[in-house]
Amino acid sequence: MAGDYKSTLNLPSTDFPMRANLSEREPDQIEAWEEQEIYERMVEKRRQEGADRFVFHDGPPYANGHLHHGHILNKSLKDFVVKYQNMAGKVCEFVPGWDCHGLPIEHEVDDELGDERFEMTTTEIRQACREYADRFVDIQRDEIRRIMCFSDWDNPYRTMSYDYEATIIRMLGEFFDSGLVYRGLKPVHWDWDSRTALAEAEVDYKELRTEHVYVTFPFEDAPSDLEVAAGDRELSVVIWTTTPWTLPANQAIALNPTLNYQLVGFESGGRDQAVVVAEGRRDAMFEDCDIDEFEVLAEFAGRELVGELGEGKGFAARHPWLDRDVPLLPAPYVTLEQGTGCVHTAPGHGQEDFALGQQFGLDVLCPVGEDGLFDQNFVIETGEETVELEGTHVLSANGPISEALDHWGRLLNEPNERITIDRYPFGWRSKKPVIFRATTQWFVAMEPETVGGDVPALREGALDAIDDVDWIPEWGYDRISGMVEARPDWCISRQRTWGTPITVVFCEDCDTAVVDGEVADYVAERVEDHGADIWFDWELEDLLPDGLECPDCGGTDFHRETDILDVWFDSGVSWAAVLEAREGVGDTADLYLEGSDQHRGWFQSSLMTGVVTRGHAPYKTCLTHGFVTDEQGHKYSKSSQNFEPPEKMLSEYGAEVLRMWVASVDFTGDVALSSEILDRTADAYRKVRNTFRFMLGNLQDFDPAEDALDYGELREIDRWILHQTSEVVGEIEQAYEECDFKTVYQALNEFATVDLSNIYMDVLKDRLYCEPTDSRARRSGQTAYWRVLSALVRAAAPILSFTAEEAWSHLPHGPNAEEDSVFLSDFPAPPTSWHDEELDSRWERLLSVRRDVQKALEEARQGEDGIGSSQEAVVTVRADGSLRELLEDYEDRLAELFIVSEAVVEDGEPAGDQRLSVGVQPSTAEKCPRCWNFWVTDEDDEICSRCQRVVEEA
RNA sequence: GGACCAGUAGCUCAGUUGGUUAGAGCGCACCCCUGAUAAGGGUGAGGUCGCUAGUUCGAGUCUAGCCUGGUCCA
Repeated sequence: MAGDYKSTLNLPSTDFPMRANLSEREPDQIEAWEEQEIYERMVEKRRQEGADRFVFHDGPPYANGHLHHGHILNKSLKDFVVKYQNMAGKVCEFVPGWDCHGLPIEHEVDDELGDERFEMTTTEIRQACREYADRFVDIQRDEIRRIMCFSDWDNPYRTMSYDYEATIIRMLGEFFDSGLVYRGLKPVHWDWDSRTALAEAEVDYKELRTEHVYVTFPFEDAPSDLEVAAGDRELSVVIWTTTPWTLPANQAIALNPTLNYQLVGFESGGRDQAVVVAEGRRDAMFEDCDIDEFEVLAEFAGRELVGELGEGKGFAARHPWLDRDVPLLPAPYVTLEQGTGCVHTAPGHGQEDFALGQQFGLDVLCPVGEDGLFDQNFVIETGEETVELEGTHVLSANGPISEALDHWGRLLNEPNERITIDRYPFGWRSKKPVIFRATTQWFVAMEPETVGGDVPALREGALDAIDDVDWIPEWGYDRISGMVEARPDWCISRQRTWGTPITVVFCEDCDTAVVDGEVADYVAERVEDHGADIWFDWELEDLLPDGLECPDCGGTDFHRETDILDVWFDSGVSWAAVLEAREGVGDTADLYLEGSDQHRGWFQSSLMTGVVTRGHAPYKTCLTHGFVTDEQGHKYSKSSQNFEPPEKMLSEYGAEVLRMWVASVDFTGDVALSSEILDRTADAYRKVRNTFRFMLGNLQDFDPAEDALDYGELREIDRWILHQTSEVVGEIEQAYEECDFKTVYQALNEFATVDLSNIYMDVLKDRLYCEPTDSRARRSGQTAYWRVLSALVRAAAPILSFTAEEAWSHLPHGPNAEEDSVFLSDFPAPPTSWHDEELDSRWERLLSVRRDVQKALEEARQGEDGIGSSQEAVVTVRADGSLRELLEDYEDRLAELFIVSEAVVEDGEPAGDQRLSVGVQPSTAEKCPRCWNFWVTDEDDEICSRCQRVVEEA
């Protein structure tokens, strides 16, 4: 029976398992890589070759919490780059980093410590933070290793390590010397109960019921046509506020130049009034103030009072009770959502107010102490009584102020009237309503005018530096330019514990701040050995250079600044701490690769530090990716549980499939992740894996040294697949160069599926199985398999690291290529001889005929005396012109290509007006039990003559 | 509310300077094979190109507005 002949065939056989069992086997592979130091050897190999560097710098994730989907995306992309660049012949080291200082860790530690923290010193709390960060660096490091990233895992950079802290302080010193650092006031969320500044993350928004007032500010200087329109009425601008206590700090009134305003006349408090109000808020205001009758006296655009944006001040009003002129200023943020379209502006008590104030040089007045009590006296005399505000809590001052305004006839609504505010900030620990209060902070000036003297123009310099960077995708340029153009001065100080100290001291005698790079360097030298804690621990004399004198009064007694640096400064100097100080590779990376949120974050802080200290950006290219969303494009949310956790995905699919997913998507926008998506990715993975496996199975008896044929000896279809391989490898290489990994994925997938599985490997089965083991026909096919697989495995390795390494270990290697890891091999470079355009165009036509034949075979399968296997069929083709010539040239190879028992090119015209017609008949011959072709024509023969020959020769 | 980005088959992606019936792979359906077998081959069905206007002889592609989602601000 047929079974007898199976043993005479060369059927594929390999230990390379069909099922990858990724989640179980990946950890072993990771361990093997690390034991054999493959990453280190990969880089070292290139270094010894004297290869060019590709300087790639890791942006530090925050050392808090576990691996999430965004890390998988970011770190996988980076790993593709590291592996590709090294395989492609560059020295590309990768030092992983972590951002370790900062509020989130301080909060976590506060929670862990509980009340204990009140008995601890600054240094003890900092030590607890340090331990916490250390713990999470280890946790995240292990979790990132699990996704098979190559990296200098034993020597990561951490922004809290002593040498890093020293670099931060040295860089701060360079900032000091640049002259751009200054001390100024800035309103922050202030918790008067705990007497501390709060970060945005430390406030909760809740409802608050509070007084609100409509207040008229009489004109000091009004346009004459308004005066005419007002006639005898009292002419004023009306503002609305829910924080009457901020009125003593009022410095301006903001109007939107593009909105329409009106002068309306009415009677209130027994007086004839003419007030300016936005047309779109007029009716709402009169309703609030219970005024039924009014007349419109004039209409005009806001710009009539305030000019255009970017121009100078407009007309002026008077403060309702203080001796102060209040300019009218243009502001784009004024809307018709609430209020009067004329916005009370107190730079000491609001962030927009502050920004506007900076723009127009207003005083930042803040008459409020850290306990929330007025610390300046504003006497409110109403004739009947005198209220002194000094010592009054600001939140208790609302009532008296509104009553006084009413008494003076400056209030349009009822005194003490209250409304509910939906979102008012409360301290998350104190649960008390917080206030905005101007506090002293350290800034970096974006404009030289802010600090005066001979200092660089930071904003201009940064914008120039942005021009020199390659932004991918291109809109990154617009995004960061827009942000840098509009950003306020960089506030680098925080009133916190866990961070790098701002190494400034103040003169005890005259309170002058010593902002000096030499002092910073002196401190940094000691921090290098002892850590930044010494700023809080050591005696000041041990921290300062001998003989330090106050530059102003010559005093020698100082006290130290206790503010710490914004953590963006920490990570913003990573290029100096890692590239420059540690690796000695200069101050500019070839590539930064981070999420698009970093246009405001790390890209920008690094840009600032680079521009201030080196005059250029610390990167040549900035590549951004989007965020991970669910299938509907929604972001991850804890409450809706729209994601499987990473560890579950890892155990279900394996890191390899997740990496393949990362490679498959267009990461320049947001990327969707779901179980269907991963199922499809796993399908694609299996296809590639089985393609590798099938080729390996057919190479089991192939020794390249003995059996490989020269290119010129190869069969034509074998040369065709080499041509295809050189094309696809070229496409893939180009795609890697551009970090266009989805093209790598698509090309790899389609090549494995179509060119290899559907066509080449199917056609080659007969030759590899049935021809003599050592025949040139068979060795030709094996040579092609070997070449193709070797190239493909290496081209896939940066992404499919596990599978490529596994396949590499099963692949027979030539005498000169005994690398023990695919990552020590070179990225494939197909010889130019493989490229044969002419051959390809012939075969493209033949393959198109093959598709028509397959359609005809399918019809025959559905027909009455239907065939099953294509080998049961005999195919006849008719064609015209050049196609006919081609088919005649290849007639003896058409059966092989179509995988049928016989193919004949018939004389005559094709049916109808087609270029080609195909006929299919069942073969009249018998099936050969060895090769399954219907080739047995002699009743006496058991097997076909080809197989007889093969079996006899064996 | 502002700046920037995205939206093409169930999924992941192509779609050149506007130009015939919008492509690929996967998945799906049906069929074949059982010598790649928790594999392999073949055929086929799937699309109001987010929506609405407009420019044009002609729009997935250009313009405006809107919707949905995202990032960063406010």
